[in-house]
Amino acid sequence: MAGRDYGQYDGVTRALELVGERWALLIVRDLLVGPRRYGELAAGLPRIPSNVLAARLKELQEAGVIRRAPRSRVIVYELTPYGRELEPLVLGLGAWGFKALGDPREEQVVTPDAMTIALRTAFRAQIAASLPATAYAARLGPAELLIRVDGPELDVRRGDGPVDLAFAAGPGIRRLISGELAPRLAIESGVVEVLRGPGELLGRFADTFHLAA
Amino acid sequence: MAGRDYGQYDGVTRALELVGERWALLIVRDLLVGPRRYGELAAGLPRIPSNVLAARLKELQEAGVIRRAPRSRVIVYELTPYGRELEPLVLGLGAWGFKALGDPREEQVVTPDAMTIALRTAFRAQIAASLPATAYAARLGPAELLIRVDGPELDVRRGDGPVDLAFAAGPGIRRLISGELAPRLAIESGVVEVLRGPGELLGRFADTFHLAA
DNA sequence: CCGCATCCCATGTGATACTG
DNA sequence: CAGTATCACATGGGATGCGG
Repeated sequence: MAGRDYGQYDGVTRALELVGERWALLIVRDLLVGPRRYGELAAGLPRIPSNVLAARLKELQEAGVIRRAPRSRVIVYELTPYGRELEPLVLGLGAWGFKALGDPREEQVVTPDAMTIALRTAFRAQIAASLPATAYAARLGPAELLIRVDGPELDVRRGDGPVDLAFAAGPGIRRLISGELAPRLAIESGVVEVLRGPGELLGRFADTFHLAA
Repeated sequence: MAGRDYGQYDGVTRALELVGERWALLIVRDLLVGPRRYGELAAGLPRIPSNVLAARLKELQEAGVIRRAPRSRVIVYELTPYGRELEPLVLGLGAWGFKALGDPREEQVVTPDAMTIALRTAFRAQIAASLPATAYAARLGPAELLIRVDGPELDVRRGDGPVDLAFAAGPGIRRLISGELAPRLAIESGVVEVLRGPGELLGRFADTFHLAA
């Protein structure tokens, strides 16, 4: 059984019993990006103790949120359909928490999966639909992401490749996403460093990915 | 400071730092119904230890989610605008958890605030808009609720009063809301007991409040 | 009496070490 | 690589105390 119960009978309480334990929703967040092996999850959650990761994986399985799947000799964890229904909730949490994001503390880490979800959170499909298909390569701290926008579709994966615009940015990119910092200024101030391609495309990026602060 | 941090820099993590601690979202849930005094919160969360309630209230304040407000000699806690932005998330959690709600265990309690939020979760405004304004009095376990639906507007408050339909129900009402149990059968089987008014109105109720299972 | 604070103990968490 | 085992410690749970 998952987390200790609250002694109440209602949907919110039930949900918290299933995914309200510490670390649980961060595991779900990473699995929303794709199936992951135990070690990959551990790498994406650097500060989770291995025993807690093992416990959560067990609980989430019993809750019907994730499942162990054998994939050609290795085990991966993946969301069940019921677990995947958490996507709008996780994205909503991300949008809500984004507004309270200050500057990163020294100890804080940026992981590829977290950034992928952040991009999905900020993605404005209806805006993107009216823009030309564009591919970006973004180096966000230690995360290298290949971002392809095609109409209202978004595809984010790890790695680099041939793209229309490649750029690197630190945490200051938050202010670009929130609209506090104009694309031009982001480049001029060095918050965003254009590696390849025309810098003007950063404007399109900022139009495509936006979250109010 | 709120809960211990996870060492990551992203919106989901930030959100969980602010409202991810045990009991925190249940406090938010109850405050979504209206401002509450300390004792009212404690009554609505029967199993929360007083020290934990006090700690959470302090943390949620520092997180900017709630605020203490003096109301004519007494202190009430209420959501800040930022805290109120959690409403869709809490309702979403409720809808998600509803699907995993089995039958209540012996120890589990039903509180008025939790039921109020459950009704908001299940409310279908667009359906209600096409139905005549209706008032219901529902006795759900120990919770007595006065439910007024007027077009796309829903108002739920405690107490009884003059209504079109008054009924009492046990936890079996879950199956009415999920559509597993037809209104007629609910009455015939005794799951719902009509106290006043025409039983046919229970059909309208079931149309207005619905959550897929 | 309401709004907490204190105390004590059970349990969950965190860091590290260890094993199949 | 994929977990288990161990142990110190922080937090949660329950009862009780107490000042305004």
